[in-house]
Amino acid sequence: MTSIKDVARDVEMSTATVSRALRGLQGVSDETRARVLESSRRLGYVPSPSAAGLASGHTRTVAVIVPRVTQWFFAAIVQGAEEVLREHGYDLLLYNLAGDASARHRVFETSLLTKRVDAVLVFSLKPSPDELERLSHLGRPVTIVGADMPGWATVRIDDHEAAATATRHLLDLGHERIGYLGGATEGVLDFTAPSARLAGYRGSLEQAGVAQCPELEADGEFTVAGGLRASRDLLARPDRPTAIFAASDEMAIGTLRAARELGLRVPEDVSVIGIDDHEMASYFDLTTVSQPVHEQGRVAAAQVLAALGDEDWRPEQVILPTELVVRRTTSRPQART
Amino acid sequence: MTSIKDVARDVEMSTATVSRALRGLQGVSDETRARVLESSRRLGYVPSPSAAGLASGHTRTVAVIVPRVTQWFFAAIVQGAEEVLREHGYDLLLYNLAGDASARHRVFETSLLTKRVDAVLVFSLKPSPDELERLSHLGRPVTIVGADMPGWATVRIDDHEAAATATRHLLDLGHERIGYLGGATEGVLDFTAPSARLAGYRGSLEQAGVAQCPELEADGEFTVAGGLRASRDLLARPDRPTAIFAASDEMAIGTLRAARELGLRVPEDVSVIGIDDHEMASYFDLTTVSQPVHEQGRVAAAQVLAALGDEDWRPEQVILPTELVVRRTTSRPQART
DNA sequence: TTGAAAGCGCTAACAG
DNA sequence: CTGTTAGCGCTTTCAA
Repeated sequence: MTSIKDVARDVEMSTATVSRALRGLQGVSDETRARVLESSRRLGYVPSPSAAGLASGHTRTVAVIVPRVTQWFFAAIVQGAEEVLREHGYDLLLYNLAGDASARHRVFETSLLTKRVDAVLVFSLKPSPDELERLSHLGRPVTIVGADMPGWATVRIDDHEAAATATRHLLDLGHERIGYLGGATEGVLDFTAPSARLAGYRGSLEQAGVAQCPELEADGEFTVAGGLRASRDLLARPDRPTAIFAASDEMAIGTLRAARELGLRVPEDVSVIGIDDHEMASYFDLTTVSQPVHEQGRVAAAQVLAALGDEDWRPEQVILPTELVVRRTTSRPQART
Repeated sequence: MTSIKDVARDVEMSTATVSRALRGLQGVSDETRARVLESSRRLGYVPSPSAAGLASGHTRTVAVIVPRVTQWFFAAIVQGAEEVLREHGYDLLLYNLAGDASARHRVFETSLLTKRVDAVLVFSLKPSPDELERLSHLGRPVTIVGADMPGWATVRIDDHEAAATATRHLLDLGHERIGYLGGATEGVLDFTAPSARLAGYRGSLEQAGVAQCPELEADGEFTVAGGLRASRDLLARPDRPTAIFAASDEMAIGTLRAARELGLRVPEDVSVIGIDDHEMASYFDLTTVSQPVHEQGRVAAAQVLAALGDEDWRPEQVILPTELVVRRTTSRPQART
């Protein structure tokens, strides 16, 4: 394995100069730099990240902690982040919790990240006070995506407003019995979105003077299967809702499925709206409130990179816009036959 | 930042002993180990991976190269691999090519991986001869998932057989005009599956004595959008096929959509079958040939870990089983009205 | 613009 | 069972 010494010997210079030349530092003559570059290419020299990291204190690696890569939403954020990181020569260390509490514990509590990464990106997880404590002890830039955490650098949408938009869309169409599919507001994979969306839903009903029915709020676990399960119950009720607002497109897709199983037509018998604009949403003709998923990953990555390059960088809270996308799963309620 | 020296000083032992105790090596008295453990916990000591890597030559990190994490199929493989790696204390470095040729070039050609990882997992990409050359120069275990690469450690399904199973299912139902949706058999995101599946399709037709129609073979790019596009053409033909076999579920989902747009009923007017058993497949009632996606990731990770622990480990070719899953998008062809 | 020297924090022989 | 001694391959002062 060829090392920096081999290159130094080859160009008859010190390793210090070779190092400087290779990293593009100034104070190296053009001629020397050219010779170093040529030599290291010829010798097939590749610097050792371990050695560089040990000596410099930077690993040029960023940790990305994500609830579950198999969900399109999270994967899309990761992809956005990966692009930006790669463009800047940073590597991405993926920690996929996959609903495993012990995995979560290991990543956060055992300080797995210490001395290992230059920055941390936390996606769609609401760190516990304890975990936040650990994160801040890292002394490294941290950006949290999808959660509202005052004092921390965050990137998210206005979840309350997104939910309100969806609910208002249904209200405007004339619906009054509107079911809600959300998820646990506490737990291993918690983030602040579920509670904010629930509040947005309730708030809109209230503002419209529509009675709130606790029995129309169900837990869809933010998955297709969960949405299917919860919708079956909701739609099998004698006083079933004329519309369902699912706080995520995956749950909405579950709802579409439940409706079909029960022989209900969408949107004639029941309107369905989601949030996200999932990649599959258009194939289901799903009306939804879109959010810039990929972009959130990009912005988050850009944020920690900026922090890395700027001593007195202050945490920023970035809120990205959402937009109502009307497709064909929502319409005016039909008179019940 | 507390280092191993601090712990050594605290327990009044050498750093070597502390290192041994912490790594669980034998030849350390129980009492010493206990004291070291207690001390490092109390002092909040966390070893530096850079230093350990530099000294030992192992980074306890594995690179995972994937075409596109946002596709469920790839994300599921990654998740499988991540689980196994994490269980063994390895970190996962994610390289998401996302159709970007320059990204691919950088990862493979510029020896990004050298000195950075202990092993490499390549998912659903067929490395070029040049890339294989680089990979073997790494001198590290490499496992390739989803491609048939003699001489290399691989994990995959029998793509030819999976395609044949799907085609035979349609033939058995009585279909004779069977469209095929595949993808480029060369290109940035190539792997060997597309050609093997196409061959499986053609072979089955031939064996059944059914005429092959080149005009019924289309490129669906292995995506929903591509499948939709290609199916629109196929299904708009006056002599449209009575069934379509899509070489991936995502393309099959695109086909379902195209059928709906054209006012064709599935399966009455056109039968549709895919391959994968995508997480969404059951919600579309899609008949498919399932493959153990998650498991392929697990096996691949287990394979490189085994290689890492065994000097004279030989590359193995693992082939995982597939199974026909009949749902409701396939049936006997109807007499054309 | 370049070099010498001193680590970074750990592991790996080799002794004892 | 434990310690000593060398590094691993870079980066970073400090000089020149």
